[in-house]
Amino acid sequence: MQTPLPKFDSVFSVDCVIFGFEEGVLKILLIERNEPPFKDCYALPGLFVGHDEGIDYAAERTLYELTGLRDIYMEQLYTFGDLDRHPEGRVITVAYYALIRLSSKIEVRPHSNYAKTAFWHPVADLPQLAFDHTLIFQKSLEKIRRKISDQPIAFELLPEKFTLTQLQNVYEAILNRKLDKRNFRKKMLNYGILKELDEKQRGVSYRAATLYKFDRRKYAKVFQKELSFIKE
Amino acid sequence: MQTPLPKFDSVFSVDCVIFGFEEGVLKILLIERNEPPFKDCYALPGLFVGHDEGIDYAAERTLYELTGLRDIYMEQLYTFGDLDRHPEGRVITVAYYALIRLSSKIEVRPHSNYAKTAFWHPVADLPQLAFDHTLIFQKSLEKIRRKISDQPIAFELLPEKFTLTQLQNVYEAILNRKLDKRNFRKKMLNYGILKELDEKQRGVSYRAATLYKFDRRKYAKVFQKELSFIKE
DNA sequence: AATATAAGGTGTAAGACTTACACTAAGCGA
DNA sequence: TCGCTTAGTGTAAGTCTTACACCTTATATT
Repeated sequence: MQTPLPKFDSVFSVDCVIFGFEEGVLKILLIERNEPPFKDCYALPGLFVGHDEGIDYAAERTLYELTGLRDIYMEQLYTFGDLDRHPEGRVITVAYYALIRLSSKIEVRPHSNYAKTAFWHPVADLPQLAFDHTLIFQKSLEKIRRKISDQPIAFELLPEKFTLTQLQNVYEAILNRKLDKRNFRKKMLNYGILKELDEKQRGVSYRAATLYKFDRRKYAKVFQKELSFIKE
Repeated sequence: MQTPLPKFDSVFSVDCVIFGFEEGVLKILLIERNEPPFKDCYALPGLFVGHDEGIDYAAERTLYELTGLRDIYMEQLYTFGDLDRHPEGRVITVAYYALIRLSSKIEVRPHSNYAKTAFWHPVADLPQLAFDHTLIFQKSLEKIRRKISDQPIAFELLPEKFTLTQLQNVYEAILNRKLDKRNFRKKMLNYGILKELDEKQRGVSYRAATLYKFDRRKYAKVFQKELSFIKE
């Protein structure tokens, strides 16, 4: 490598695919741009990475400025660095995905003025997105589809206490297909990572379902086994 | 985002974990640095990304300059962007991993003079590496361990024609454990992605094994099924 | 030619997991 | 109490995984 290092005048950004789940529907958070290029278009929320800022931190900041939330499940997805991905210059972006528990308490509003509005939109019929954001979204959906099959990320989208049907709905929304109820329940309970609570759903006008919690301790054991590559 | 864009004075790099397989041993390509920081230390091969260069291209260039090889299996691994990962400034690096068929014809030699030497080193007892390269290596090994379990990347490390035992050796080297011969062969043949050749191994002083080829066409079908998330 | 050596190549039984499938139970509201 | 809506449950068939040991074949050696 050369010495000394060229000056760092970052044109890196982070972009976040922020998933939420509400009334059986999987959604992501979009913003409406207030600045060229792609002014007035929809886009994934994103920020430039500050000179003195780690990239993970920049992703967390993106999320925080829109939702006020911290300590959210978030993972790096992929880095997009094609020459032509930004019409005005060279911008390399590191994409992240996050899963959050939606609740009416979360109010989304753009904190900086590069975005006019921020809103949840179902993944099923996304509008056209600015830049290569449609590609980024697709890659993130593929990622969580794969991931949900062997890691319990579905819990991140649900409240702390949830019913098995709600959990199944998350799986169905992410995988985009119906699952068999009996098989689903059998399998989930078999994993041994759910704790059945002495508590029922409330406020429903039909038989109330039992509530469950995700048991991180038990999960750690199961996951440990996964990691040891026991399968041939 | 701000307009106009700040000037792009890249301090991005790519770093490559280049895997090869030789005599039953999994190896990666290391270089010995010829420049500070970490002069004389071992490191993963890497380059700065040019202003007018896509990041995938930069990774291919890294590989080409060391080995003279192109069109090699290569995937992006992860992007490392901690503030303190480079002692002399802010350098964000996009890591790639590659799998290559080693053969005596491949002669590795550093093409630029940031590296003194380049050489294959078994992954089992790597020396200390510069920067966060040990971390990058670990992550790449984890990645191919996971990947080998459901995608036939093992073939990329073998010559076009190979025996089942050689294939098993690749799996064993990557997973770092012994596999059962009968079960392994049964499973591989069951996938239906191998083509048995009318040809035997030559030049061995014992019973010659049947040679096989990887059948990309058949694989495409099997893999298609995987992607459709049929599993519950 | 006989023998030793080294890897190639094969089958089966037990257990675990996956899949497909349909009815009764409980709680609420009218 | 009746009707509606969702909760909750079992089984049999098929597939996949695992554990395990011996004969076969080619070459090299005497």
